[in-house]
Amino acid sequence: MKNPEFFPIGIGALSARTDCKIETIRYYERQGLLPDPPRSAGGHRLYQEDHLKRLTFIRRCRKLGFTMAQIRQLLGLVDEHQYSCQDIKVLTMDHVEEIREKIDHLKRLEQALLQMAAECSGDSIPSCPVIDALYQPLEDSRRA
Amino acid sequence: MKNPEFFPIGIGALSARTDCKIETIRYYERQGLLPDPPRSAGGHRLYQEDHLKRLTFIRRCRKLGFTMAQIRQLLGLVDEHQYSCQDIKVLTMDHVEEIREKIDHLKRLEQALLQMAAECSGDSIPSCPVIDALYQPLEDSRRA
DNA sequence: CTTGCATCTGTAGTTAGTACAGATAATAGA
DNA sequence: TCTATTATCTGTACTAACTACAGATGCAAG
Repeated sequence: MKNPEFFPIGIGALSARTDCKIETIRYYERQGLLPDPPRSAGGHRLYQEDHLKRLTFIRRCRKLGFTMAQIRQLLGLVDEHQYSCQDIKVLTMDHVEEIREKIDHLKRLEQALLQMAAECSGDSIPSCPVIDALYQPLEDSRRA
Repeated sequence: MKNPEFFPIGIGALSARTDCKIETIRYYERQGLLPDPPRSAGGHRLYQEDHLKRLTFIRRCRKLGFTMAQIRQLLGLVDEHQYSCQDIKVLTMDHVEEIREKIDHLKRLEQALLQMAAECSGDSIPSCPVIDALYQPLEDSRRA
């Protein structure tokens, strides 16, 4: 058994602890989000606790919907030790604004689809107002 | 001048009438969503009104957030003249459900970010509770 | 020492397009 | 008719954020 499992750890163990596929870890390394770790004599990657923490940070940001470019920016601030609460708050609220725009967009799509479906009888006749609506030209799609 | 512009039309005219880039039209053709049109002696594509209608349909579906796979399915039903209002309604409401799930997900992200930002003083001190939160392990991110 | 799992590199696929390069086609003007 | 300017052609590579695979090694247990 290997319970608390001590450092350094291999890429498989890092993967298991971060809910991040092995290929994804190597991908982050190629993209420069994770530093190149030291290697064993045979070339296997050996990670320390710092790598675990950094990868945890990256995964958490991804789960919150930050793009890799945004994460790069956050990590850049952290790495330089030049960040202030103000900087981080700005980036965070920018991201909140993006999310709100996506929500608005999706709500409008939902309404358009519901309106079309509402005209649908649900019968088995070989015709459908939804299809007719979809064939209408694009220009005035929010005329109704 | 070319006002009502008669068929057949070239790919540029089709592009202008459908808000769809020329490359995208060729892409749809490669993907089998649009049939291969007849060609001029020199190999230029010549489109009829049917193509215009079909591309309009595709673009409208895309704007409503249908994936190309879903559009392929819709077009398949239409092409076979085998569709019923029932079929279309099911596909439409499936898509509505997907959209609702996306909205829910985004709302949860928004709340998580707002909670983190709320702890942020916005001062210029070189530290930030958001960063601290991002470094926390993943397991219980919705414990709060 | 051998078996078997872990890891290595490098490449290609995913979605829905966009962006070229370099070569022809079509058309309008002189 | 010749030429200059568009328009279009094919084919390839790029985007984001991974995922999947092939084929070759490393490493650890029995």
